[in-house]
Amino acid sequence: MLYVCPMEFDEAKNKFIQNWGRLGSSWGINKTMAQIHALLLISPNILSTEDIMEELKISRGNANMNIRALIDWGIVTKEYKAGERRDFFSAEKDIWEVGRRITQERQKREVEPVLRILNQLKTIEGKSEEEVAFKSAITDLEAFTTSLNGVVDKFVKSDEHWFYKSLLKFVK
Amino acid sequence: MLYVCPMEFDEAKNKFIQNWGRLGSSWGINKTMAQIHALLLISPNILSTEDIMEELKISRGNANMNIRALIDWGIVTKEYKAGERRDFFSAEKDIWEVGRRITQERQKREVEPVLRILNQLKTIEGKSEEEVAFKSAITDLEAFTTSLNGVVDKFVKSDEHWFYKSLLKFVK
DNA sequence: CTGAACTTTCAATTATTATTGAAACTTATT
DNA sequence: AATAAGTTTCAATAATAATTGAAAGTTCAG
Repeated sequence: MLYVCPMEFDEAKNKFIQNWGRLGSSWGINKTMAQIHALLLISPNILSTEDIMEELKISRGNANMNIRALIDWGIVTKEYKAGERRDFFSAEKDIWEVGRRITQERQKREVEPVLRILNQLKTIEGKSEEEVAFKSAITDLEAFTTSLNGVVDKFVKSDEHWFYKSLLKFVK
Repeated sequence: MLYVCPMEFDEAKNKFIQNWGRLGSSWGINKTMAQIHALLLISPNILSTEDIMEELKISRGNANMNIRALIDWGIVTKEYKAGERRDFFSAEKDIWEVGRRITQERQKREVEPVLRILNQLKTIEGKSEEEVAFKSAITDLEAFTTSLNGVVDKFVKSDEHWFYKSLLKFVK
């Protein structure tokens, strides 16, 4: 077993935030939004907009908009602190719940519109060779998407326990 | 039941290509790449670079780069036509296979690097309150990602029949 | 009602990513 | 070997998306 020099905490924290941001970008979630989420996820206490601005070195407008988006997605909540007027925020700490929420939102925003379109495109007549090929591709795609939709829906509606158990069984 | 006027084929084709492109964009796949894929998916015959350029009104460079990317991803193949010197292309028509390939590539390119980083960040000492919270978040995240990785891996390695059967069982 | 503390908005700017097109390169034909 | 047909590359440009910051909007205490 190789000895690995333990990292400085600040270095580790930074590395995590940066990489979570990068992952977000490649999955259609804006970088800052993912970074704010990362920061809140690892913070033991609730944070104010100022705290977030300072930690991530971003502007007030940027912080505000992305915090709001996170609240919209249901993975960050506004918190109140006794004797303090400004808002504080905290992230959902249960990562399975975070996964469910993100899945649900993206499903709703991106997959469902496409499914509606596929359904509409199915009505095309299949006369020429081109039309037959088109119809067949659309039909397959719709069946595929609907299947995945089904799994995703189960996941989203499941309580963690149920899902986790099924998942284990499934993977076996 | 409402009567829906059947669409013109060209209109339908266009709508499909545009929307597949949009979906691609929001899932980290570039628009043109997704559009070329859509076009090949619904074409009964193999297409040349010129055909693709013309249909999508894109430049040669753009067409070339994105066709190559699709080949890299393993969902488009170069085809040869008797008596023709230039290259032709066709897309994998089995949509489950396409799903597996895309999943595998994104897994390899995006999820695995993050998993490596999480694994490395776990070595942090948990002394201060901050460090304990960090360690706990990282540990949870790694467990979650590893679980999902497991399902994805099964999916990628499965033959369609196996996966489809399991999926049905899973969704029930 | 007034002013201070705080939040939100949005036009302008900056950063990122995709696309073009012409030149360089490769391969096949005579 | 010369030419033609086809392909690839990549610096320049265009399109898209994120970010800033200052002004406008809210809310609350006195």
